[in-house]
Amino acid sequence: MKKVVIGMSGGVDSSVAAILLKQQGYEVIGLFMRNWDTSINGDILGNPNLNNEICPQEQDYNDALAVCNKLNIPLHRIDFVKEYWDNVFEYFLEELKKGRTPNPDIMCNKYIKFDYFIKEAKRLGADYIATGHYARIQNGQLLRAKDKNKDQTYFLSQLSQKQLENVLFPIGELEKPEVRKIAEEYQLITAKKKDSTGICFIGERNFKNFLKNYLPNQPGNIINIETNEIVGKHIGLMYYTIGQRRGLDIGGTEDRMFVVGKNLEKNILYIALGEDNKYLYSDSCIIDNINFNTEERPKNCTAKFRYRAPDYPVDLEYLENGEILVKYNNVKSVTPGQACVLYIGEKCIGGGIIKTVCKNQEKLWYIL
RNA sequence: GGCCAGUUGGUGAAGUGGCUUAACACACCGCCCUUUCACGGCGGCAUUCACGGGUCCGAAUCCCGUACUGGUCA
Repeated sequence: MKKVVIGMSGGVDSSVAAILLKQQGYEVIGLFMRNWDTSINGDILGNPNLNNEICPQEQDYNDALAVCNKLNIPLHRIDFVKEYWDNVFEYFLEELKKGRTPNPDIMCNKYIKFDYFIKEAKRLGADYIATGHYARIQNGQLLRAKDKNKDQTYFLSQLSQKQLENVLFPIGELEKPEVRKIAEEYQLITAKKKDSTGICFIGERNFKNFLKNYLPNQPGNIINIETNEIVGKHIGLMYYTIGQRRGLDIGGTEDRMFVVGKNLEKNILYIALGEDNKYLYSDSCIIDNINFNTEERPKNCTAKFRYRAPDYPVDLEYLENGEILVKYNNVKSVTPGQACVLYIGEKCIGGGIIKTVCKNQEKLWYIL
């Protein structure tokens, strides 16, 4: 009997994934990860759970345990608090300091879930590892989930071919409502549990307050890029991302105001009025940290520039230094630090991290 | 100092006697959406119109006074 170690988060998706694996005849072993420690990591400001009688993590563990007991599978538990901090959180903070908008969950998959976790699973004798991700693998190729609304391949785009070996995504062939239905049929405690959001393993936070625990405020001017007028004050460039509207605290304008860029040296946040303002759009970008999970190197394909954003057709130009120039028609709010994830139809072939944003073959001067 | 204009929510502002239980936009807040940050959707948000008095059945809207603010003349 083949052994599968499945990452149990305490949510519905991994619960149902475990059921499916059992049905498929695997020997299933649960492994619960704990990667964030509120007190060790100084996660105080903006933390809504400080006064809770039981912290969400322990609740998640209890839920995972209840599910495992019901399914009659063992549950192990492991701490990667230090590994998470060193590999994911430090990267996250460094990127923010540069004014970029990192995606910690992508790095969490790359370094924690599909690295440290795999090593631990192997220690437990795993032939395969599994998670409750909405994604599929066919012949070693990462594919979008059947449920296009929940597809999470965006977050898996930095995984190598090797990391995807012996990985199972049991719920990738299901729609979310089906997953919940199965959980209900088995009367799992997680059946109606709300989907988790916020940074993986950390949870929903007031982002500004959360960051104040780690990065000091650096107030500066907000400038309307079209008129050069100072229209307000920001509290630190790291708190804002390109395309953001809320949180600027500036009213009285006829149109909505969006963040279009930043100048790190001068500590300026640039904004423009109107959701279709030209300053929000670009027509190409350079991406680095390239990862492909296939041998294919297409000249054109489609790309997502943010999670849940639409797919845009793109042309790829492979640069000598290993970076890729991604050319597209006109896309709004392409943001340095975010992932550009490449798809050929259903296949998610990899991607990179957005480094420079351009228009008319020139780097946009106002975006970092 | 004289004359004139203005003072409406967090902001910009509609509204000049009953149809205003004060429009709209932006901001803000809440909910929804969402394993990043965001975007987006829905909803809430001035018992009150600088203050005091008066006219009228009825005033943010008319009159008088006070306080500010802008313009202008000397």
